[in-house]
Amino acid sequence: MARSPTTADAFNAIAERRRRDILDLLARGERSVNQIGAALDLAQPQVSKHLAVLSKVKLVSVRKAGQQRLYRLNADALKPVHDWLKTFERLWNERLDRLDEYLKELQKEKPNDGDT
Amino acid sequence: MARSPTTADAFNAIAERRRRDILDLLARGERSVNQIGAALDLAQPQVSKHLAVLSKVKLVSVRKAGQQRLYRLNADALKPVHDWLKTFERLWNERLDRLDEYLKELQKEKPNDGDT
DNA sequence: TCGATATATTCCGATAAGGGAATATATAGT
DNA sequence: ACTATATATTCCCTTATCGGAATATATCGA
Repeated sequence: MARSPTTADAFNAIAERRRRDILDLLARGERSVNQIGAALDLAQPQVSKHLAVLSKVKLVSVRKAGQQRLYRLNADALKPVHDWLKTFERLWNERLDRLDEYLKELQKEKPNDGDT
Repeated sequence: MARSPTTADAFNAIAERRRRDILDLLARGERSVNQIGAALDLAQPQVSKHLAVLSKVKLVSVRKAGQQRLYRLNADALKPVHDWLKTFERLWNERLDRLDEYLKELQKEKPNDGDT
């Protein structure tokens, strides 16, 4: 077996920096292929190819407007990735939580000491 | 150029399903290589190789314990991925927000109508 | 229908992944 | 030093990437 195709799922699709850049850009509204290329300094064929990958995993949708194709972000397709990461949130919050509790302990020892 | 190496960053490293499985497992505590293999039904060399990738991007750390190597999750290395996804959160909350406002509108029109 | 613009597809070359099998290294116990 | 166990590394194979260049397709306007 080889590496999973980039079109296998959102995890593989967003591994590529350029594709994340495209998604970042589309988060601000729909764009044509050439607009994307101009904004990100990418050649047109590469943009089309990246968009094809993003399309296959439903991260973007297309709309015809004359000779242009306007691509739009479909953020829902990122949710599985976000959901997976959420299970780790507590791990990097624990430190902050401990700091929080520590501060609360200080509060108990020295109540109403706000401005001194 | 070819596809970015899996060791380039966390984004590329977590694209592989097995490696996400390993991280899920390590979220519950440190494990030896063979424990991981047993839990996930993976051959030992593949486990070592996946762990090597995860090590290079700092997603795990190792600790010697006799002949064993105990691997531990380093969740901090997932933060960049999580931070990137956070910028999209509002996009999939907007629908819910609109639903929320719609429900509040209903509340105004028909106050205290809870059980009918 | 023809020319121009916008986008998609194809072919190429270089790179590397991931599994399997075999082998190398490390550490413990005797 | 020798054996057994745990882990790492290497080799081979198939597959797929990504960029670049060239080409194909689509749509508009005259």
